Amino acid sequence: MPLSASHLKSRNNALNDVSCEACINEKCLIKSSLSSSLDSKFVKSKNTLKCKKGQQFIMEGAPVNGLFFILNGTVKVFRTGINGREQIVRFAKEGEIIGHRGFGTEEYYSIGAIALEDTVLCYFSKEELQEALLENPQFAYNMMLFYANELNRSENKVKSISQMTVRERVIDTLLYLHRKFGDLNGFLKLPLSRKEYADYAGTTEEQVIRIFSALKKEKLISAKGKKIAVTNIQLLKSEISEHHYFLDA
DNA sequence: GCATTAACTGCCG
DNA sequence: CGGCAGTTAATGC
Repeated sequence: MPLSASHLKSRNNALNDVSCEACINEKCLIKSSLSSSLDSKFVKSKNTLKCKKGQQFIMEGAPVNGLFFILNGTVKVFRTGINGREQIVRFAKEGEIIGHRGFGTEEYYSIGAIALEDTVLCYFSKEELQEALLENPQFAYNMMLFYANELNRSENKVKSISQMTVRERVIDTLLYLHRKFGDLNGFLKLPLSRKEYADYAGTTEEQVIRIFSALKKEKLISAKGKKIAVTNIQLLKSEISEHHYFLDA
């Protein structure tokens, strides 16, 4: 049966840009910083693009032309290490900014980004963004706060990788995901493979599996495939907070 | 049904 | 703790 009707279904690509005025995402930096001037030419110049699950929209080494804001969906940001191993830098959800480190001086992305589920991105070019930042101090200030937070998080990450044991890093990862994405009837909302846990915690898939098994035996978590449930958050927290009070945000 | 992928386990360096 | 091999379970064509 050649040329089935299913080919016609791909029409919703044309569903065009969601305007900032109509956008329901109140956590967006643009939306909250530019509420007075949402009709500016800057806001009108944005492009909306849809990414399917698993699609990579930033390639390591590609030239930086602009900056992405997540309208909805989740994304992983990673960097490829020496022997091809992936280091996940962070997970990002709606309202967050992707590719900001390359903004300004950097010419090429040092990170890659892949959608973990179907995701809608708002894209602004560097030039438009620069103009908007110079014109709107509130926007510039909010961006600065964002950068400061990112730096803080990044410094904590260095500490965790260099000083915590693998078990502590895996637990830290579980708590981070729980804090950031929450749970749905007991299970973490964001489903990840064991490898992705490993790439974030800075270890290997096998170690994550071993630690998960141990945690299951200790009744601290339970797992059904990719669905992970943290059954005893307090105990997990106390295990890492013994020596690491102010971790991660 | 069969083939591919992911989750696990054991062993060794 | 990381890497490899081998088994089992889940998923897709």
